[in-house]
Amino acid sequence: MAQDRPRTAAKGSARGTYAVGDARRQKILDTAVEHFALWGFHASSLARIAAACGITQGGLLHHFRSKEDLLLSVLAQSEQHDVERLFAEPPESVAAHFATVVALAEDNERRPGLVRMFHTLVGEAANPGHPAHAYFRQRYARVLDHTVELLQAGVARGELRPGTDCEAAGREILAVMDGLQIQWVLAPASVDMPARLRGFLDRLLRDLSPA
Amino acid sequence: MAQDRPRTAAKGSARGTYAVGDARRQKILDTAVEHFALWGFHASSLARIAAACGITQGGLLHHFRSKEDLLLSVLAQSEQHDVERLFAEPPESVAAHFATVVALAEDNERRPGLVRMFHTLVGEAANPGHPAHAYFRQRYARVLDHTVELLQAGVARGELRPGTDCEAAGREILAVMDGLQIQWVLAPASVDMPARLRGFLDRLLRDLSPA
DNA sequence: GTCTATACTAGGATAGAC
DNA sequence: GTCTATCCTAGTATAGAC
Repeated sequence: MAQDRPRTAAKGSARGTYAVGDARRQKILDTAVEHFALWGFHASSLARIAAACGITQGGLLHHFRSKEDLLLSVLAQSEQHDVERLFAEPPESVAAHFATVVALAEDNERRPGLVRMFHTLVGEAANPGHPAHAYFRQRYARVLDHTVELLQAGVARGELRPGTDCEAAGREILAVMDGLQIQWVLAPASVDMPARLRGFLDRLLRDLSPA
Repeated sequence: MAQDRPRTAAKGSARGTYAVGDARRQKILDTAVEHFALWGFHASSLARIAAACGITQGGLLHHFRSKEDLLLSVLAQSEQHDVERLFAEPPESVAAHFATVVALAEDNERRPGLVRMFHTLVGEAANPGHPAHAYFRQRYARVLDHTVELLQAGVARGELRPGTDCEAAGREILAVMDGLQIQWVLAPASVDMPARLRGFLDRLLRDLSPA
């Protein structure tokens, strides 16, 4: 579990209920992203993460009571970036939502660390005993549900053909996003994620549109 | 590198250049697949793999000179299953090739261990320092090349629309396969991989067919 | 071919000083 | 809040006996 400080309380204002002294805490989180991205959870080492922050392992464990706590804190923070963007505003149309998805892929190209981290962790987390297993199961279920709901709303509005299999389409969309990320992580220069995604989504929308 | 024994020589015949005594070696390989599937490479332990085979770590290292050797041997063996099937016969048509891809997904549903292993390892192997990094880069490049060639042949035969972006289509197909596997590994009961894949490929073929 | 024993390295977590 | 010191566990690989 993440440390229980009144952090989220001071959302909007620059001066909140907590002092700015947690720059160190944030630095640890950022460094952890880099390390988890490169080595995953198991092969990452608290001592190395700490050293990269200029402190010792003992110092790090003052901020996060265990390695697992650090991992879950990292995931909780990173979630906001992705999910808040997709979940925030109910889009006006399916096309608008697809545009958001492409924009997210463009974002991702600019932060390879996060993409690599999720790619690496989702591999490890396939094991039910992995500390992030539950997180990833929930994350996938939630993103899928949300996508399916948006597609169903599109059907209701007449943008999509009646009888569209929204779950199938939603799973396809998630699959293409993830699959392209794999290819991109293995060979970044050779994959244009946003372009491929846009191509796929445009075709999908055309295919699902009423005749 | 894999151990250098004259193994591939005795391909067709039941009695080859080597005795059948390597049942132990095969058992180690099979056990390693299970372990790599659950824990990946780093978190797997030679001692536990050995114990699951009824021998000690020292005994295991008689067959494979290092943990890395074991991993690469496992990958080399598993490759045959997947790739020989896809690469063997040049298909008569794009539709025939797509049917083979769906059949491969059906196979995969029956051997969750291999799917989980590849899923887990491809995550870890994102790190250039990982012993399987080169293997996965090559594997992806080769499968993509092969797919693109088949699609181009389809264009040449007039099955697909002239001007088709075969690389884009090939990457989409790989992405959907991989992405569905992620969803399946996280929640096997809720994903029908072959059905989703067939749906996608049917639509793709329809979209790419000449008007 | 398999065993036991051991050398070596490394990681997570705790305790207590400053 | 950070450090040093320490405990404990675990893993790879080697050497040599049987």
